[in-house]
Amino acid sequence: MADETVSAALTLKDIAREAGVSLATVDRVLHNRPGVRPETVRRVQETIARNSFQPHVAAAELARGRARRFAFVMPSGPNPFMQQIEAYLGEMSAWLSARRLSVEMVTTDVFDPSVLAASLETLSGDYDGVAVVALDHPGVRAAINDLVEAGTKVVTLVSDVPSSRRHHYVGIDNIAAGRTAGALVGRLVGQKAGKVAIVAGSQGLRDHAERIFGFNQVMASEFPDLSVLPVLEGRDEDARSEQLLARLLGTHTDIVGLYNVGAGTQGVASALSGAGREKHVVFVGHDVTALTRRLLLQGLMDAAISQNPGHEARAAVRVLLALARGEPILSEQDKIRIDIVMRDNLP
Amino acid sequence: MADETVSAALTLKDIAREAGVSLATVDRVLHNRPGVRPETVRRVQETIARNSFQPHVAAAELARGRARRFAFVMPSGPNPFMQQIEAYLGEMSAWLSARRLSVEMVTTDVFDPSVLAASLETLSGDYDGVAVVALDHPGVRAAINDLVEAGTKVVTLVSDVPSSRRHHYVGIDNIAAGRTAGALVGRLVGQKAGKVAIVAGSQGLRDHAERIFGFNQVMASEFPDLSVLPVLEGRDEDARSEQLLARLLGTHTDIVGLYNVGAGTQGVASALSGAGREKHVVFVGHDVTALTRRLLLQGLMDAAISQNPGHEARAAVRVLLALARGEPILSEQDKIRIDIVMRDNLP
DNA sequence: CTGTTAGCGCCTTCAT
DNA sequence: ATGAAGGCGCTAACAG
Repeated sequence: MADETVSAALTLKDIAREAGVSLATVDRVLHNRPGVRPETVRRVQETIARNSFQPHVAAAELARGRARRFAFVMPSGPNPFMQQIEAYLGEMSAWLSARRLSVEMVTTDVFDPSVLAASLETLSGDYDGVAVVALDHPGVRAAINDLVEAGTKVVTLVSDVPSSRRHHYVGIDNIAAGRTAGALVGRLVGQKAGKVAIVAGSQGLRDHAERIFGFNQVMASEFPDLSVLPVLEGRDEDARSEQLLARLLGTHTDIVGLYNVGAGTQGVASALSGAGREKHVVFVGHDVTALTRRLLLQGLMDAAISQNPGHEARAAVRVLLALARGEPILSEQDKIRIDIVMRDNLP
Repeated sequence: MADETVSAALTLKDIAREAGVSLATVDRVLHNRPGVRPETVRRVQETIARNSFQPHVAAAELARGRARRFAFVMPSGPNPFMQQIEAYLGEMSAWLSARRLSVEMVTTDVFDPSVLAASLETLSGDYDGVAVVALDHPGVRAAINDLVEAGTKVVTLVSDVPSSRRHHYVGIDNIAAGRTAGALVGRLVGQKAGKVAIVAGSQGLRDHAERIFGFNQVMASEFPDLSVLPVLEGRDEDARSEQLLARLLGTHTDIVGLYNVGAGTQGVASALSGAGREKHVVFVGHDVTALTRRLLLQGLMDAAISQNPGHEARAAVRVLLALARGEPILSEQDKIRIDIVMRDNLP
């Protein structure tokens, strides 16, 4: 009961005393609230900086009282990736409620810009933060900006809208993912020359467009013996993807590589095996579902680039929380790694 | 000012009232503290469960008062991976102090079991949690168990000691990493038959041993045309690795693949180019340093499997904190992804 | 074995 | 423009 040399962390009160003001004033300065003389602001800020004072987040959280509400705006319809995000948010429920956070799922037609924009407008005022899987479109951009304007923290998820004023993007680097796919297709094809097919959902989807861009970059610069055919747009539907690819495989008998940018994997696989070309085409895709898993094990698919829905859900929540608290975003907090899955390292 | 239908989250007080006991008793039950009649325990637990009550972490944190102290026990000497972990902990310092957490670095000779064990024993009682890059050895195992016994939370980092009573392992799945390396070497070699060399630091290092195990699994089952040569142990030193590999390349002129399991990358690369075999050998390694980057760009190295020091540091801190608080570990909290880096997707 | 009580550090009215 | 005071939900003495 002597050794009090261990300096306990400073508190607001210490700063207040040292700056010769009251608790309330320090709090005002800390949060840039109005009603403090510039001179006082300076003095307090100086004291805070000099002591490198960090307010105790737990105390702040407790004192606020109110819970924080977040919304996840996701595509309606049966998308396994989105379902996993939702499932993971469920796993987090105890974690969330222990922090007095709530997250609600809002499903909408994210492929129709006006519907998506309308959904976003609906949310204004009701939530502290919104994570949205968005289409990059002027109407959506405007809706996002309105939310930001209203003080809601906005994070784009999976697919970015960089021209909007969203606070943050959580998801993989899609250009890097496309480049990775290109490198895999090129290297796994080996010395052979021939054509390469690309099946995407739509080039209007920014994530798809970016992946294709990266893929083409690598093809052009590293694999001159491979020529890339025009992109097929299968709208992420199996039937359409299969039909388009089947026709292409019929026309071009020298296709040696195939990049499936989005969903519709079943259709793509069917076209490939339907044409009997599965042994001669290197097939690289994206999602890792039970289907992909089977295709990899069968050797029909050669590699899949995957995101991790759990990581993305978690990162989105963390980033929204940090933004709501006014904390800086740590560089590693939201970096989503690109995973390559092959037959031999299936998780 | 009417709509009070929004059910505010329950508090200890609510549970106490509903169970007909006092705050203190609920708290005792919540933390399995002794001194409560079994019958009462049951009743309180039942009330907690029925309301799925979650104590507010922020309030708990605030009421505890004392800060938490963590230690990272890391290898001494210039290891870039470890330096990055340390750098990242520096980046987190504001985050840490806002939560009244402190983490201290303790460097020691992790390759000498008795020194490492002694270092660990030193820590007992001083820390709430310890993250350790450990050698899997009986003495170390005992030291870890003593720490656990003393109530310290222990997390193994990068390399596990599964037979100890450590609470958690944070790091990549090294067997999966080895399998991935095997799949890459096998696929990138293509149709050629030949031999494959492995250079490791030491098979006594558990992470290295596990990677080699995974690598051999895939080689044996998937690539019968490739035969794996006995493992070279370069002790993670450039000179020794170079010397051993140079001799091997001299003896076996039909080496078509090379797996570098640990460090010593410079030596391995030198041996390869010194023998003029760089164009004919598929070279897959692990760390991603500036050197690896250059080797990849030069095409001397074909792929590198990487961990992310920032992710690992962050995960270790989060897991230690969760353990110290008695929270469950979320499945995604500590899963470290394996990253594959090639020339075309260098970060 | 159980209850009472005084804070933890900050935020938020409400006065001045 | 600034200060005083109460309370957020929990923990930890201390009383009984």
